[in-house]
Order: sequence, then structure tokens, then C-alpha cells
Amino acid sequence: MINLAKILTKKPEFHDETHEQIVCPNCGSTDIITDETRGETICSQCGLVIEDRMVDFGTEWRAYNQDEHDKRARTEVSTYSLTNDLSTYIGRENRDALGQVISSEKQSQFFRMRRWQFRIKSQESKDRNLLKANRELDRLCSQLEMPRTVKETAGQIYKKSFEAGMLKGYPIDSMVAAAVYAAARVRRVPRTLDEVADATQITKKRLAQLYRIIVNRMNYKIPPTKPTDLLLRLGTELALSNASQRMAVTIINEATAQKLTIGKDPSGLAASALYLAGIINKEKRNQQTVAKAAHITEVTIRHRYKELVALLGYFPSNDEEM
DNA sequence: CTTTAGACGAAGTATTA
DNA sequence: TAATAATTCGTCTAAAG
Repeated sequence: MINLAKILTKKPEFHDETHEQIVCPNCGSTDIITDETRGETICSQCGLVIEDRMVDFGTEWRAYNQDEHDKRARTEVSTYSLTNDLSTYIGRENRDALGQVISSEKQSQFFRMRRWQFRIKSQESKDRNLLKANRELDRLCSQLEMPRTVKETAGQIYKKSFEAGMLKGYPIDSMVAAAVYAAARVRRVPRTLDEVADATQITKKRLAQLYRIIVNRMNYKIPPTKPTDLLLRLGTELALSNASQRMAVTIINEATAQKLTIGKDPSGLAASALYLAGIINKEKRNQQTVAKAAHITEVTIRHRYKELVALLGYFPSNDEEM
């Protein structure tokens, strides 16, 4: 049992294993929040935008075979846009190939021309695929009101997966949805499987499968969704005060520290923490409202709520002096 | 009457043998 | 692959307010 008053007056801290503790360089506060719509990291005390907390798609993101490595050496450009990349690619390819052809002897000339034509053909196919993917990416991100960073990350994920030949045989739109879902999690502004699935033609189950396919085949390391990442959006949707939202963060952190969150649905945790915080702060939302906003059931809220109450030693009957 | 608590089985998931 | 355990969900009943 934990001292409730102590917990409720403690400042929220984002302690988690996978992300570093961030301290605001301006005011020294550790109360750092993620702006849901802009995908920015902001100090809640002074409002300073700390940084664009981008996960570096460095070495661990890359899983090429030798072929891909060869292609990549030629095609790598530093733009996130699917379409911009294409024109650059063609331009370079043109220059290189033509230059070589003109100055080479005939034998290698034929060889190179054949190879060049082959590349143009496959390039057109790739072009069509990425163009369609880009259209779907625009549509989906717009519908889900995704921040720009998520869209760019999703584009990267899709393009790299595609170029690695991992998406063959799968519907373009479906794989774009999986990439968007993955990107939202990487950027720490996650949407639930249900939310993404509802904005597309595929089922939640199918989306989860495709997401797994991309993650496994590309060896991406995407940490599990954390309840606190879902909390701000939920809290806003429920029109809960800032104080309640921060209290909910504290509650979740405490629950996490007590190892009571493993294996539990992050949405359920976030929803019940907000539900409890709302009660404590006398701005209660009933279970039905919270459940609806979080896309879970009241049953789950009750389960988590009961656990949280036990953890915090909170009893609704004797909290009046709080 | 509305909200909350709890029980039960069904269904999907993760882990282990 | 199959069995097992833990979890969520839908539904129902009942208590609380």
C-alpha cells in the first residue's frame, strides 16, 4: 500500500525503460509531454519545445541483402517523400548509364543498355506502386489527423520495406495502413489498431498481421505502446483538466513501477487512470463515457480501476479531505 | 432510472512443453 | 504443434445511489 497523498502531490515523471529521461534545459523540469497533434515534445512547465524526438532509423533499421545494398548505393537520397525520391533516382540513373554507354566499347555497351532498359521497366513499376502508396498515405494520414512526422516516417517505412522486396503480393493500401500504424508508434503518438483499421478497408486482425510482417521482416525494434502515450489524447477528448491528466500519468507510473501493467492493454490502463483521476479531482466521467472514448469496454475499466484502487489505497468514501 | 459491480463463457493472445 | 495461462469482451444480473 502506498501513501496516496504523497503520490498525488508528486510531480509526474516519465520513467520507462525504453526512453531516456528528458529534462527541460530551460527550467529543469522533468514534466515533459508530447504534443499529440504536432508530434513535438514540450515542457509542460515553460512550454519549451525540447526536440523532435525522432527515433533514429540507423543501423538497426536496415536489413538489406546484397542486392539491396548495391541498389541502395546508387539510389540513396535523403528525402522522406516518396515521389521526390523517384525523380532524383531517374535523373541519376540516366546520367550514369548514358555517360557510361557513350564512352564504352561496344560489348559493354550492349550489356549496359540491356541493363538500363531493364531498370527503366522495373523503375516504372516501382513508380506506380509508390505513387499509389503515396496517395493512400496522404488520405489515411489526413483522415487520422496524423502529424507530419508520422506521415514522413510511414513513408520511409513503406519505401524501405518495398525496396527490400518485403511487400510483394500484399495489397498496397493495406501495407500503407500497417506502415502508418507502425510510424505512429515510433513517433509516440500511437493510434490503436481499431482506429487505423476503421479508417481503411481492412480488419483489425488483418492490420495486426501486416504490421507484424513488416516489423519482423525488417527487424524493426518498436517498443510497446505505453499508456502515457495514449493519455493526453484521451484526456483531451474527455475534456479533463490538466491536473487530472497529470495525476493520471503519475498513477500509471506508479502502477508501472509496481509491475502491475505488464500484459495489460495500454488503452485500458490509460482510460482507467483517467477515470480514477477524474473522480479524485471531482470531474468524474462515467465509465461508459471513458470506455467509449478509449474504444474499450466498461468491464475492462472496472478491472483496471479496481487494481489501481488497491494499489493506491484509495477509497472513494474517505477521500473528502484530499 | 442511471451507474457501477461482478460473474460467466467466448474469443483471441502469449508462453511453454 | 498442442496445451496452458492470462486477458478482453459481450452479456446478464444485481446492487448502489
